[in-house]
Amino acid sequence: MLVDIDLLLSYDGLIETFNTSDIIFEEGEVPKFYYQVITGSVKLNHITEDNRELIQSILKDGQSVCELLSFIDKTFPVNAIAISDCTIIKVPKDRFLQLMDDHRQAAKDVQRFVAERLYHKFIMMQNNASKYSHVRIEGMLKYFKSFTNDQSPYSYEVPLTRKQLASITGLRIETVIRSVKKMESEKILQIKNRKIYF
DNA sequence: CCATTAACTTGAA
DNA sequence: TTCAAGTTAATGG
Repeated sequence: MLVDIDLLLSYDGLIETFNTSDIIFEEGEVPKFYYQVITGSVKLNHITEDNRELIQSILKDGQSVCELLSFIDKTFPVNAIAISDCTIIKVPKDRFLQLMDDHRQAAKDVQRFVAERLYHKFIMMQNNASKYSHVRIEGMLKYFKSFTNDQSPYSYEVPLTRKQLASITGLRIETVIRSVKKMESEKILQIKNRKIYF
């Protein structure tokens, strides 16, 4: 957990549950809370002019969702949508800021998490600027795998559908399918029952 | 269980 | 990359 749940609760935290595909907040809304995932996963997305989905990131157990907006007064730049059943705790912005003032360690943890996300944003940007689809895909797989302990080859079952992978890398779904197959033949990853192991 | 939808796959421009 | 079409998996009754 990024910030301890009991601590969040003691600052007026509210626990809410969502079902798959429920909207947690929408692009353009004014943020009023700090959000942290307790269980489940959440995607942050944006729909482009030509009606395609761009997934900005996926957050799971213990991570905060768009926490940066607790620190500035801007509207949400993305939608947050549950991609599994999940429980989320939210804390009013002003109470959260008070918590940050009162608890040095929690503030450090959040600061670190923000920094980490920003760092990965740089890397993902650079990957996704590549004209080679396999570079984009492998970059994304590395990013997701980096959060797990077991770093041995093929040990990571990729929790993304081909469609989601396409929406994150900005590639077409057919391109993802063909590229992933090529990567399998090059032993970069394995496929079992349609699932990708990296 | 069946019907419907979403995801995946392939072949062909 | 797009389109069309077919297969398979997941979801909702």
